[in-house]
Amino acid sequence: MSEDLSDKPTQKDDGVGPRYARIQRILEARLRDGTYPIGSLMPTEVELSAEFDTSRFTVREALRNLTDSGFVERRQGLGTRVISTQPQVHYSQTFDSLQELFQVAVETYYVVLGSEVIALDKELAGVVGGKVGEVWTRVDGVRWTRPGGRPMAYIQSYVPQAFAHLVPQFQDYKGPFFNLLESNSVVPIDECEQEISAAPMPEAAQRQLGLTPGAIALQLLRRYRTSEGVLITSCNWHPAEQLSYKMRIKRNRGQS
Amino acid sequence: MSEDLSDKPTQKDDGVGPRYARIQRILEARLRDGTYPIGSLMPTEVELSAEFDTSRFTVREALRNLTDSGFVERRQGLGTRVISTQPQVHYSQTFDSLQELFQVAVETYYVVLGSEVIALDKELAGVVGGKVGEVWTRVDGVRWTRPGGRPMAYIQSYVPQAFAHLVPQFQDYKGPFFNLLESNSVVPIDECEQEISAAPMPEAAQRQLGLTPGAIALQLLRRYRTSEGVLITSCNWHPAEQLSYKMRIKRNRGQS
DNA sequence: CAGTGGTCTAGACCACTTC
DNA sequence: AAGTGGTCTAGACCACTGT
Repeated sequence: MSEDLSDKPTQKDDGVGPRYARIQRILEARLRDGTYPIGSLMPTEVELSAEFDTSRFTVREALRNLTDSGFVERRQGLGTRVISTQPQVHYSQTFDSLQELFQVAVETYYVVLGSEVIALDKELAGVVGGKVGEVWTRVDGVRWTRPGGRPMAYIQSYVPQAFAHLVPQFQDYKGPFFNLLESNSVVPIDECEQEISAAPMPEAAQRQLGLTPGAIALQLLRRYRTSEGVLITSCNWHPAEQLSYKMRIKRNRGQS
Repeated sequence: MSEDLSDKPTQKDDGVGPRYARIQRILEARLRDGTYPIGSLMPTEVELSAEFDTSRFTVREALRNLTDSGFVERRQGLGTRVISTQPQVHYSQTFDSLQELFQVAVETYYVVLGSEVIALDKELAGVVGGKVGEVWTRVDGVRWTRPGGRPMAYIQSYVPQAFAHLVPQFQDYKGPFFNLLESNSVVPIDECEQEISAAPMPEAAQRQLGLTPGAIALQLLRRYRTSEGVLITSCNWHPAEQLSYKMRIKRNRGQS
């Protein structure tokens, strides 16, 4: 039942496709039925080569795919460890760039209202992702659809001291500020945390956006992180009627 | 400057790491500087093997990584086509399951307040993702931390007619309803759309959640889709103070 | 130290695309 | 028919992990 593998490759093995694919399917079946339990080590490449009467190359190709599918992880000198017994279905939302994360900031205009150098207290440190006592600069501003147009959001940006010298460029910078900071940073942004909440519109924002008291805000807090720490944190208050945050999460791969 | 490649492998090529990695870096540099323009075909495996005085295997490993990084696409019989000149950095948020998408619904209790069979008008059709005139069932309910505990959210669920027979099971079902429906569906959920917005708490929700007039809600609208259409749409109103939606978006691969 | 996966060679045949 | 990438062999040495 498992011996036409010694036949010529890619011809009529039993199922279809190349040999590594058939071996992969067999191994996946064993993972599912518990032959290789989670946490255990799978047979070595040499053992599998012998079992399937094939070269290490072919076995490696099958194992590479199992790794990509999240079934196993492999470590030099250690072996192939089973980390999942299911095809590791997972869902993801992807953006080609952080700009896409939020569709604003393109063709919009930013007006600085003021800025202030502050020392982080405990609460603020938690909000911006810094440490208590660090010196940051807070920049207040409003983003408009166009000069003299409709105000879109009230924004407070928190910039660590190392990048405070860029704050004067905020006023004229086209595009999101994390871009400005990232292009002046030696390390790239590798993570963005976002917290979305509903809140009453702060009074200052209310005034600047021309809203009536009691207005509701969709609040977006974002921390852009590099390996060195937070690059910039911004908090946007959008009028609730004007903005909703839409996302689509897709299943990736995997059957069942 | 490019001729210590004929030396022994993985020893001291020039930079660091294995040979395929060095070749990969060289090729990436050429992609960036326009030596291989977008849309063109890169040199063939054999040509690259000759240039770098290495085996096809090693070149293939480099090209495989370029493919994974989104630089090129490869077609048998055709060649290696340049599709991007940038490391195709992209960011993604992933969930291992849709449950993780939202951390609620585990160890919580749901109480049905009532349900109603409705025909979709134009507005409702847009909201739930159905067609005008279709018959759906709307189920109103409240989710509690525990029986008699704290109310967490007011929920309206919209279920298409095909699954209306499952509505009586909502009351006792542990876990999110899309799970219940999916396990009674022949096709799996492959997509979830989510819209997050801020809004005044609806009056009915206000009453059920024991809130004062003027309360603010974080509203989450989710449509779970299969290949056959929407499986279930739910709209949750959470008290603004009780919930914020947090997400973390990570850079995937690629340097610079 | 022995054994693992990681890298690599120098061949080979096949499936596919283009001419 | 010629040339491409896809698959595969049977070797080899290396880097890393455990003992």
